[in-house]
Amino acid sequence: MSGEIDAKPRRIRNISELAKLAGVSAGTVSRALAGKDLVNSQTRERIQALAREHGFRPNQMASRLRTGQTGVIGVVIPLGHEKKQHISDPFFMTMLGHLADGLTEVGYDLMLSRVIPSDGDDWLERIVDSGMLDGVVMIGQSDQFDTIERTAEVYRPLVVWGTRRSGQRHCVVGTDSFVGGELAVRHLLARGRRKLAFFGDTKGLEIEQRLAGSRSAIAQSGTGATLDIYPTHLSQQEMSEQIAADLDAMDPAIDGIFAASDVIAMGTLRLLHERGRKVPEDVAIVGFDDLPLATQTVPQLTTVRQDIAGGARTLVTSLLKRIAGDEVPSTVMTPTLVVRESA
Amino acid sequence: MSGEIDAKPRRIRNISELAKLAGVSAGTVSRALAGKDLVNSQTRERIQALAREHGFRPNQMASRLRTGQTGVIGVVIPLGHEKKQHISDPFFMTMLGHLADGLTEVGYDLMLSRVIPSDGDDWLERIVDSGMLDGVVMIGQSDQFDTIERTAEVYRPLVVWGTRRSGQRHCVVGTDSFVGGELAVRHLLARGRRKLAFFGDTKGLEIEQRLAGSRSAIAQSGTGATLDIYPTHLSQQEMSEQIAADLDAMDPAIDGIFAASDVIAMGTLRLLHERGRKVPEDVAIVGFDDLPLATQTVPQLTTVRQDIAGGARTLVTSLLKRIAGDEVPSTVMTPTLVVRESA
DNA sequence: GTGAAAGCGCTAACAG
DNA sequence: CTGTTAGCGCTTTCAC
Repeated sequence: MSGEIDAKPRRIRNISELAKLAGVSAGTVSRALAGKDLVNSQTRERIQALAREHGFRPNQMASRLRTGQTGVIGVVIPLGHEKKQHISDPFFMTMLGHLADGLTEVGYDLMLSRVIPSDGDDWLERIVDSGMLDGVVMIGQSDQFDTIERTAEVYRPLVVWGTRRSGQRHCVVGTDSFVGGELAVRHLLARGRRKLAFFGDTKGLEIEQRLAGSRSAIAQSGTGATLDIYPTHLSQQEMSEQIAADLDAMDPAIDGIFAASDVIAMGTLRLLHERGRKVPEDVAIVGFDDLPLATQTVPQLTTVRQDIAGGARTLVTSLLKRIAGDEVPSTVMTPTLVVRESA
Repeated sequence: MSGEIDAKPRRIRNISELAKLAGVSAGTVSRALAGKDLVNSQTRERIQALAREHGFRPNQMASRLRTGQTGVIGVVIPLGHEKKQHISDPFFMTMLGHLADGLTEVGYDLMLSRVIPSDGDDWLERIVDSGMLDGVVMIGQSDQFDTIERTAEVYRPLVVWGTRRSGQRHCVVGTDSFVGGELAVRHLLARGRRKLAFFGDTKGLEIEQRLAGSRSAIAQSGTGATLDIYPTHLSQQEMSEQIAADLDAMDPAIDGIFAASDVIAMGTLRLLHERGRKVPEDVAIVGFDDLPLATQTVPQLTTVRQDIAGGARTLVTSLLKRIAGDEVPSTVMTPTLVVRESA
């Protein structure tokens, strides 16, 4: 194995100490360790062996300062309009997981920033100007559209998961939330539901569009169906309490709920069950996202699917292109309806 | 807000450009921007204003190289014995969220590494020697006990979430899995269950101890209860398929299941429901972790609670102490049983 | 209170 | 193929 743990003189601290030991110059060591072929393969291997033996690895900080490449991508999760929302929100995490897969695959490290923008309006500038990052991907726009727009003006390697507004400058990849909303409500209507409710925090850009799509679907249907709006909180705890209260207060004739996320849908499912109301018989529920947990609920969730893995891949490739200096358009993906058991 | 976007000459690239602009030396700018009081408050404010106006921020990479402090903590998730396990595993994510809270609060950034140790046995050394980190916290030991032990020998600022073995060197904080296993099985026995099953991947150190605790509880009880072992996979997809197959194949007389994690329990709950078996009437289920989702299932999960938030806090404070050079003992937390509906 | 100068550890011309 | 040199951008003595 890594063996021979003897009374080594002392740890090698840098490239020139190793150079001295090897009887060569620092430059040569640098080249050898980088695996460059401009160096005699004999000495290269000798130096590499020496480095391994002494457990020496070049200081990345120095290397990165020198080359101007950090090898690090910042991943920022803006907890804009709701401070208590936890970073462990399943959607964020699923997206983060896929981003980590994609980014590490191409050799980048991830630097995580959990941002509460209320700390000031220069939070994004601070991140991109830190000199620590080759690029930034934001998971969600929260209510920070203007800040993002302003930063994107001067900082190219930035991509954002979220919704595209006409005329916007920053590069987003996301799902067409309006269409998603239509899909959900049309399905509810097709199931014969006419007294609908919308559960979601409309302060978020995407959620607002899901609601707009819902309204449009109702208008187009000519069914005269109604839609009541119930804003939810984003933190698990508050969300549950809010939904419970809403469920108790709302019109008992409500027979269809469009939850703006699977997490909301899941909580609603359970709270309905507690109240003895059957899903989908008494009230049908459609979620949004199609997170892995959508298949683990009882009943399984009917939901509007966003291709999160695909979105993450697109975020990564778009970012890489922008780092390389290319211009990249935004990507709007079309959601699909996944019909399971809840509606 | 940040206003006056005029034809600014060109962006300020570094501290000396700003110095020239301000008619002072680089040193003074550095001191001013760092808010040091060794500098005339007049000039300090003048320089700060100038920096703000030009949107200049000192390069962190350089600063950190110079000071030898990176301000970054590495968070590593070892996906040791099961490659397909996704970083979005709810336990990891919950822990990560709490770590992010605690670390950002004291001014550290997080660098995320998702590691598949099979890539070589020096993955931890590579991370630790990168020169990019002030410290490292690992979420879980996976099957990498020896590697961790070896690294901890020479690298002090390392703390690990996991299980403590007698005589180990590295600093862990975790829950007593053996006791947790006892708790779970005792509860099942107290509910009159005698034909038990254990669902979990015993290759992980912690899971192995949960199983050992289970066996011990049965032996102590003198009930003559039985315990069948069903190894599960760690990836959501494979786990579901595996559990489904196990459920179909297993002794129909099984009346109690101890799932080694809430995620496993949740999947089992649904699969049981699909097969028309009632929980807890036909078969009782106890989970492990007490993740937020444990309260969102139908029925709600009875589970062995780990204090994840408290654990994260302890990980952070232990790490900070070790960074400061202090010696810190491991922490073993005692799990508690949370009785809800599933058992 | 401020400037000058040295240097953190590494890499990349440029010679030879 | 290898050594020398000159920084990357910042911080920090040490003088003044």
